Amino acid sequence: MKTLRLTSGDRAILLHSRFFSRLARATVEAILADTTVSTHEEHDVLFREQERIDEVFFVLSGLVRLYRLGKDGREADVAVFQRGDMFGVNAMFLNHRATANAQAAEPSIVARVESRRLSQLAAEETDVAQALLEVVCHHGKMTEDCLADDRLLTAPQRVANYILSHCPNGSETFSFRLPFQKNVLAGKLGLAPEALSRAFSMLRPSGVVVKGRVIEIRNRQALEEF
Amino acid sequence: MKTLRLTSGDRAILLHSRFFSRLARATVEAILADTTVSTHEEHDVLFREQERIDEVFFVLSGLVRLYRLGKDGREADVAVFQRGDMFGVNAMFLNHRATANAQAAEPSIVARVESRRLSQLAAEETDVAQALLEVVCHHGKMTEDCLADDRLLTAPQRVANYILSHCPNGSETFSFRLPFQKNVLAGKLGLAPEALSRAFSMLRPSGVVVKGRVIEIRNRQALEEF
DNA sequence: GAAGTTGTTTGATCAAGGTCAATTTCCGGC
DNA sequence: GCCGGAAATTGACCTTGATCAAACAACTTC
Repeated sequence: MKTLRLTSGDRAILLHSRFFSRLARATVEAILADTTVSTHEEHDVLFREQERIDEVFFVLSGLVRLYRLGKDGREADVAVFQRGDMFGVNAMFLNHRATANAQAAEPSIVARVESRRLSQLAAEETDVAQALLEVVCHHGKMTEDCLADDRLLTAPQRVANYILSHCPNGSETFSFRLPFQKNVLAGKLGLAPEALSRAFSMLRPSGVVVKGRVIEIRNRQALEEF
Repeated sequence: MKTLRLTSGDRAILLHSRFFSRLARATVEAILADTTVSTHEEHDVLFREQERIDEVFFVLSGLVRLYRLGKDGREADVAVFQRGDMFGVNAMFLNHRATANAQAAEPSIVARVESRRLSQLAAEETDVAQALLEVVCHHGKMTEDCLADDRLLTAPQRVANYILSHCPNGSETFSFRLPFQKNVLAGKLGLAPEALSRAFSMLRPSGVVVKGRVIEIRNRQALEEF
């Protein structure tokens, strides 16, 4: 892990993020005043479950996954964060304890902000507290969506939903490129990689064609009815 | 649904809740100034997924479950709230849209606070915003715990964990009474009621004895090793 | 272009849990 | 204590997805 400073490109990414986008420029500058940047190889662990963490994190590039470990060594992803996403913020309000392990799923660059600084600013400005609440509620909704999908849907249905969530409205046919490896998508959807492959195969008759990372949909309605 | 005012007993329940317990008395009074109370029969729906809600809710007695509906009519619980618990608060920060359906799982009494009032107070006092953040992060952790448990553990393991979380530290044998019907616990653990029954049966050799709602544990260590 | 490595797909098998039905147990009212 | 209704348990069967293995495809390095 190397420690650097923010570039102007990094700043632009952060300014467009969910957390920063609604904050006044002066507030943003105050938060980012001592931000550090770290680079991580794939598989690097940023923090572990139950560990004390005193920073909040933003993905500047790459991919970070949060996962829990079972007693048998198995891992279950509970969230995946891409460029611009904030993570680790809930620890500020949970006795500074991480609720999961964080690992770079690809080579990644991560910005870190001291949570003490963020707390002080949140105590001084309600906009900061409000922005934190929005991020934390958004994360909560994502987790709740996963839980409900796991409990209500089959693997092909979950994959169909994922595909449809990436489809522009009104398009009957479309294609998009997965922003990460298929085994990362499998983890995100709570599936083994083999099960994800099988799910894509089951969707083939409904017009889904897989070409490496590119997913092509030829019949949106068939997918919606899956 | 009948609409009433808070009793002093209701106030006591609220004052001990996670949200109110850290707030100054004057702040609490300001929040509770126009609180209403509603009573609900079992199966009453308080709000539906995607519905606009302009209140936050507290359980004064009974039980409220949040659930999502599948296309086939099946339901998946995503949270269960007991006396003192706050719920529906995340909607304040998610465009006032409920993320799940809320239903009384038993005859219940629920306090309602206008979320506009709460927003104003949160904007004026950082303690209120901080208390909201703690509640929302706690809810998020509960959901993440469920997701991880579903993905990592078998049904008997989930039941064993639930039992152990209700066991006083240091007790080798103990018993407790479930605060709700077994079918509610099944929903909470993401199981069909039959699967819960089977899980209890599988735990019998590990010293778990079920007598109606009373669960008796005869060998804590066996349970921990399950 | 070849070789090696990693990621993905497919096959076979098995375990876990859902579903439906029948039976038993528990609980509340009288 | 009895009775009726609801909840819970148990049995049988089926579906889904995990696991392990083998084969194939894609990507990177030389």
